[in-house]
Amino acid sequence: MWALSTSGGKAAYHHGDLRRGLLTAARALLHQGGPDAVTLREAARAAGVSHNAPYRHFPSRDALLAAVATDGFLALRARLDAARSAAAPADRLVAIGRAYLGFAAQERAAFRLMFGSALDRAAHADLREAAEAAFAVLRDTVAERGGDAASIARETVRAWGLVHGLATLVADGQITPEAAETGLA
Amino acid sequence: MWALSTSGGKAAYHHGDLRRGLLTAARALLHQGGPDAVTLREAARAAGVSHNAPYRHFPSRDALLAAVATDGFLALRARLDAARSAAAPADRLVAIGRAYLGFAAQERAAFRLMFGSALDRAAHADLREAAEAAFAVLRDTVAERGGDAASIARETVRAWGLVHGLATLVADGQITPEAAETGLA
DNA sequence: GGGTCTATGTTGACGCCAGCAACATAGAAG
DNA sequence: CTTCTATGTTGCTGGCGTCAACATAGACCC
Repeated sequence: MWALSTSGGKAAYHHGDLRRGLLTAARALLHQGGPDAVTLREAARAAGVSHNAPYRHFPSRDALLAAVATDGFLALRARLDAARSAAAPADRLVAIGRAYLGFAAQERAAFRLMFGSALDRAAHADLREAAEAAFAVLRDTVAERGGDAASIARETVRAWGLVHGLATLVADGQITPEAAETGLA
Repeated sequence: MWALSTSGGKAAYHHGDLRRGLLTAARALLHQGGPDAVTLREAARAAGVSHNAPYRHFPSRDALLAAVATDGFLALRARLDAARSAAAPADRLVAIGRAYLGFAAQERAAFRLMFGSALDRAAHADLREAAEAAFAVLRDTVAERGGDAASIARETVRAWGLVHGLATLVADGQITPEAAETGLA
């Protein structure tokens, strides 16, 4: 489990930190029953507050889901960065791919939320930024391998497409993580 | 638009062919507002029947969505087959990839339903079969290029991962169809 | 310390949805 | 002409997201 987003410093009014509690509950619900199971009322129940308390922290159910997805992208970016730093330059791309696949396999529900259609990415700036930051790790790694701009763009699309496709297939349970790894190199 | 599934031959009782009408309405709703907008009641309204009439043709909302997705896989398979037949053996894999991307770009909402998490594929045998039939086109095309079993498996995963990843990114609006095509070859 | 103000949480309502049950009817089957 | 079945309708229950009105805890100012 990951929990990276700040609570905004607005802690301990009545509940303690309801925002964080709701996020934790939402992650648990997502994990168990997918995006449809993430319900403001259920999250409120899990946090021990009334069915309308969540609106003091999230303007809508969509915003709660977006916050969970944003946390997911922050966690993904951290993983990719760590994998990149730990590998020798020549192995970095494969290391990032492995980390991406690992995230998809271990955080299936979150991965599907992050990249699925349950969310309108255009409506949540934070989410867009977090996603872009994660993608930047991949793009920069491809770029540092050199080449002209066109070939960099092409290789970025290829690498992203391949790793994202394999990760999606893993997250959807259509191939095993092991099968996906054989497709990486 | 596609509409491949049979109406089961049970036409023209009261409404004419409510099953087909509901499927058409569901596709339209899916196209406009995504999976969440596909509602049994709204589809019933569009077909001009009462809110419970759909239950005579689909046991649940999920079953309606699954039927739409199944039609989508039938249409996808038809496209892949057509592309494969029209191309010289050496070009077949790329032709299939292009057809796959074309489907994702033109039927974004259907594509996201088919591969997204809104549906439990395990619960709908028809859907699983239709999906498998579409996948078989790709697998067979890779296999006919030759090689030992291990390399065929590897190349199938790679080709599937790449084309599916690119198609997903296109369907989600994260890259343009043109950018995806450059990543194919 | 006492008054006021704001952030936070509660209660209650509305309209929408999925799904169940009971009823109605059109046309087939005999 | 009767009967039976497939199809469609009406009415209900419980859950959901969201709005509006109200309550209160603690911060902030005097």
